[in-house]
Amino acid sequence: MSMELENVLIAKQVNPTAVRLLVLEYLLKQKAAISLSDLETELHRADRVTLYRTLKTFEEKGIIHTIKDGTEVTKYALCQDECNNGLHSDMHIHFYCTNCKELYCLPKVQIPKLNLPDDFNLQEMSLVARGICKNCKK
Amino acid sequence: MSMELENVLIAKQVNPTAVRLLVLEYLLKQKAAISLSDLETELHRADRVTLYRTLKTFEEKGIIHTIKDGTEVTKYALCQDECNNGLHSDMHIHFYCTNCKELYCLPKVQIPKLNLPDDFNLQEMSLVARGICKNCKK
DNA sequence: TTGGTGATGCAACTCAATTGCATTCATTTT
DNA sequence: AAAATGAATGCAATTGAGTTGCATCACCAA
Ligand SMILES: [Mn+2]
Ligand SMILES: [Mn+2]
Ligand SMILES: [Zn+2]
Ligand SMILES: [Zn+2]
Repeated sequence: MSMELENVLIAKQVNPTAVRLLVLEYLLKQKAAISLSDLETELHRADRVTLYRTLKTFEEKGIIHTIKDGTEVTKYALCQDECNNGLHSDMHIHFYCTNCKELYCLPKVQIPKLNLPDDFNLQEMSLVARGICKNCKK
Repeated sequence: MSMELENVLIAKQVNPTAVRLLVLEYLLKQKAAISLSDLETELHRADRVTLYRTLKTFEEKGIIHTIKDGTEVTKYALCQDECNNGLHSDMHIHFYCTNCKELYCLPKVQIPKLNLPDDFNLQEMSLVARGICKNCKK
């Protein structure tokens, strides 16, 4: 449990408990978004509900964001920019690989403009691209 | 149960039973996508599972498409173009109104181009816009 | 040391989606 | 007309993710 990790949580106004540090550490290692089940498998010592509430807290405090990718399970990934207290400013698209079933955040891909009819008031959008990821393509 | 409806089903190779005709009739009346619960409420005589399987059949035969809009329930709407046997060619975006909670198909809105890195092989994308619909805006 | 607050664990519940199986219905075959 | 066949339907039950309630535990302050 490094000091680094603790400071991340403290900066986000989250009490750095043992479970939370482990969850954060795991999240930092990931290249793709994770599910609650993933977390459960990794941290088998902690209770499922505790992990669930940890994710909820992280999300509320702007540490992670949730992604509904069209599969049956919700995914979670670390936020890129500065998100705080439920205000998520890290809008970006996601890529779901139909081969390895992994979901990747693509913060560098420009979010496309939408030409909606004038009578629709756009507030936000979620874009999930599907296909083959770079790892599976080779 | 008009002849028209029957022919729609027959053209899609679906046996035009009473329940199926009622489901199709209901779908045709809708301006927004529906859920299984909606259908259950409307056709209270038919069993939930029958309605569920009807939707599945319709989807397989290219009569409707399913939409996961990020809410907890799956939505269904009639296909626009010619879709057949699970091959859905009616790619379009969807608009979820945060006020009336309705989900609208927007087949006329151009699907934006994505500038993915070369090492990602894009096959399809799902885009759900969220905001206020034209009915709620007035 | 004690009191209080937040974190955790365990049990139970909700709800959409799904499956198994028996029954009914429609159509064809004998 | 009766029997057989396969599809469609209804009912019961299960799955699995997500969620809530409540008791207990850990930690810090008074
Ligand atoms: Mn992301
Ligand atoms: Mn649609
Ligand atoms: Zn992949
Ligand atoms: Zn609306």
